[in-house]
Amino acid sequence: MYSLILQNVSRHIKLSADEADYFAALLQPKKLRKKQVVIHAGDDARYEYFITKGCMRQYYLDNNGQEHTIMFAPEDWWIGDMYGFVYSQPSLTMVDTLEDTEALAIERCDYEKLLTAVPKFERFFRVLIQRAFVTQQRRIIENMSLGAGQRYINFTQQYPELEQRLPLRQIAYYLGITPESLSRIRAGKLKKVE
Amino acid sequence: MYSLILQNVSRHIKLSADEADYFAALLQPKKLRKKQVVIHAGDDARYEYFITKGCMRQYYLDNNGQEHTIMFAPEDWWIGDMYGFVYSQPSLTMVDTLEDTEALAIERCDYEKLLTAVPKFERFFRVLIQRAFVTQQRRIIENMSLGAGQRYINFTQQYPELEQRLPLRQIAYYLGITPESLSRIRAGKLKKVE
DNA sequence: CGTCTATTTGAATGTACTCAAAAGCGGTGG
DNA sequence: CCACCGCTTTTGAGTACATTCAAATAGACG
Repeated sequence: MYSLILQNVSRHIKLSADEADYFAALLQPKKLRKKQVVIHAGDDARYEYFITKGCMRQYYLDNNGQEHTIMFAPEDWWIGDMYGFVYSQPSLTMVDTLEDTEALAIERCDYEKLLTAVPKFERFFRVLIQRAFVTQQRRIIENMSLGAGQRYINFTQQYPELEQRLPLRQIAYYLGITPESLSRIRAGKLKKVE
Repeated sequence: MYSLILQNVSRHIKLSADEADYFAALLQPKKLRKKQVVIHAGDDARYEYFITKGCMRQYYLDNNGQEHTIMFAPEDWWIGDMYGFVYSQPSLTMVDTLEDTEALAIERCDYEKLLTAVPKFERFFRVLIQRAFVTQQRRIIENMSLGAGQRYINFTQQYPELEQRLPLRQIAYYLGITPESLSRIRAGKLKKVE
């Protein structure tokens, strides 16, 4: 149950057995069905989720009812509404499951306790967020400098497993295009412009 | 010289006089002329910069020679190529000045020393990057869900000072549109679509 | 002033979107 | 095992937002 996350943590910081136990005790195992919404826009997003099985996504629902996927989280990733979690504000985005999923949830107050009790976790989360920041930045660059076709190709190369695993419509929402456009791109009916 | 950054740090963590001195000693003051490039794509981006006066920007130069601005950094902000800095890889982006600028630079090895010597800084940078992450995420959402006109309006509301201070072409590069399009938007000749 | 750069304007073009409908796929129940 | 239902993907036609390229105008700086 906890082996995946402890292994993940140990890649960055070394924990004593006591510290590992303390950490694990703060994690709440959750079993979720496919399509289950765990954070609704407007909710207090008190939890961040570490996925041990399945896949979740964070998305924004715009005024036209369209979904825009911010990130996918398969096994070994964290997900949540960072804005709401960090600022204790109502969430702006939604988080749901794309498959039956098992996750370990940490509550905001426990996260804060953890950082105080075991300051090594400051480093762990700093490194984690730094990496996520860099990944996001590259996405912004790609969105601005590449056409939809090239973005799709890059996606398939960067996340070949997700390409197989997820419905195409979800990938379209991530790429910032409509499912119709992605379909045409795949059929080679839209030029794959550099 | 150091008062701005120490004040900034003190909003998140409390430093002893010794710690503050140690920190300040690792910062290298830089005086930069307008349009000076401090990080070139391909460089080892060994420094992160804290701006005390003036304004810098990070941008990506694509294969067509077009500039895409990733972020602006006026006074009291950090900037650099986080990817290159964190991973010790050649930078993918460029950083230059938009005005005559004064900055405090920290070198990668000193950053690492600092985190080891004064672990409180792990917390400081975690919080900093968390906030930057959230800001970036909101930008991704806006880019996907709003038209160029509305993104421009939001920019003027969120950064009224930058709107005044920067050339319009720079704002266009940040919004992900051409200067021509921004000009038309401002003239009301492109619909400001929701 | 004169030069260089930034901004504006115009005309034609293109990428991706919208709306609508058809086809494909998967699961469920008869 | 096949038929039907619901959901995803594909296809088509027309449209819209923003781009490109070119030229004119305006602003800033020496």
